[in-house]
Amino acid sequence: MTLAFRTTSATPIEAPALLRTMPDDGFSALQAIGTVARFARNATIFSDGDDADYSYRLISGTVRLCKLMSDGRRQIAEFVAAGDFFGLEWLDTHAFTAEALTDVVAIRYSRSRLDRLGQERGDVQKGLLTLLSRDLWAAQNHLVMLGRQTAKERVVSFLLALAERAGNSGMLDIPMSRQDIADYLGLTIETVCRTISDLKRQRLIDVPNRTQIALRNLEKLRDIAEGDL
Amino acid sequence: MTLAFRTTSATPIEAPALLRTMPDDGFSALQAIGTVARFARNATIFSDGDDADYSYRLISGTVRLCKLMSDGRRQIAEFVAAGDFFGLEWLDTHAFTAEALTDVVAIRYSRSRLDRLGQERGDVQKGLLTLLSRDLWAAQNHLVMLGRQTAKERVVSFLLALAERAGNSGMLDIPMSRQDIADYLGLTIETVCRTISDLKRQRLIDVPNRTQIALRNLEKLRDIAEGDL
DNA sequence: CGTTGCTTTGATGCCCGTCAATGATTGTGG
DNA sequence: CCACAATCATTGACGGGCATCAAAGCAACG
Repeated sequence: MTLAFRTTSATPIEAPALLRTMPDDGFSALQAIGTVARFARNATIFSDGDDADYSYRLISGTVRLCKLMSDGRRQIAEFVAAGDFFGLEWLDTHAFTAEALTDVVAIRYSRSRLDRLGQERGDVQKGLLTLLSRDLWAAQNHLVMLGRQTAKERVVSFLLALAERAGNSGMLDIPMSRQDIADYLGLTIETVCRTISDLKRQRLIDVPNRTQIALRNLEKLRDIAEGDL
Repeated sequence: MTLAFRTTSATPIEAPALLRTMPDDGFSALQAIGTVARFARNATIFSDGDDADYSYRLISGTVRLCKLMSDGRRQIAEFVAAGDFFGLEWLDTHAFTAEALTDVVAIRYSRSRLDRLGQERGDVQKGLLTLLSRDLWAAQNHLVMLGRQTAKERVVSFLLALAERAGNSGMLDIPMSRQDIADYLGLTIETVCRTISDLKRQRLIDVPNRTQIALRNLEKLRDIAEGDL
């Protein structure tokens, strides 16, 4: 009983929200080996270079995965939402730092038990391959954004991706700070602020407060993200 | 056209490529299901969005993995060297386009046979997880480069990474064009050229011709890559 | 209410992109 | 083998987009 995935996304830039969960068959097998872990806002869940002893699935809250340069420059690779797995790793050490953006509840899986389960159950291991494939797919879109998009395109793409995750509701919750957004987009906080203010001035979005943004003109915003100014 | 692939210890794959190969147990099992495929310089091996029916392991030559935006902007995600796998995919479609940078010989594995083998042999599937983990690890370092490094840091990091792959020999072979390098680094061709010329002027590298660069001062170059100007 | 941390806006400058021209190398046909 | 074209690489001039530096606004907290 293998559950089929539907990938009918026409646009290569956005992730279908459904794709972020584990295939159902593999997932149920995982329940047996996970334990609950809680982290306070701003806690470090694991650090870049740590032994990759545990992987996680996020139940509630938001997590950021980031890398730091020696002089303090920071790049956020991904924001993890409820339902997502993170820290899945088949090398010896974690490739990035995971930090709780809010208070967080997650399920923790030990690497060794995950390995053993994988050896016993091909469907579980295949599910893990699918999860990694998705992460890689996301990272590659992120590369295009950082390498080839303008500041405005990046900010709009980011908002549209959040909307996609949230199920395209008009009002978006923004759990991360402006600095976090800047570090995800490879910009400065000032550029992020100014770009958001521009979009507000053009009536493309509303910003009632720091943690909420409403998209008022999806069509125009999609054009901007694609580069049609 | 499809010849059986057999490998003895006399594979034409160099030692430095070892780090990027499949763990040995899993690798030998793969030999049974691969067939040889050849591609001419500039040929497209598969395209972004194609059904992910095949994965590959590169035997000789170089391949670039890239994504195109609708208006022609291009981002290269990775350069594939001999020994590397590429196009490993557990979603329905390929996430990027693979193009032959030179004439290329590769082993092609059908997705369905790879899947079947994976279900039968846990060690093979685990090897595939390791390969994907490495790709993800590489992509995340690439994100830092594109998001947070200056042009000079990017070019130097790129040269050092090439040196690493080549086993730290003094003289590097540069199989890709300046435009390819620019598209990998998220820069323009002019910036790449100017940066290389600067390094030459500072006696940090020699550039006898377009396809070769010699690193003259690894220590200083490493400092530059880290941001210590 | 004052403090603290985050956000927003303004002024200025520089890195890198754009546009343009020249040089170098490779490939092709006479 | 040379002439010519085509492609790629390099260098220069210039401008813009984004970073940097600085200050003011705003919300949460004791």
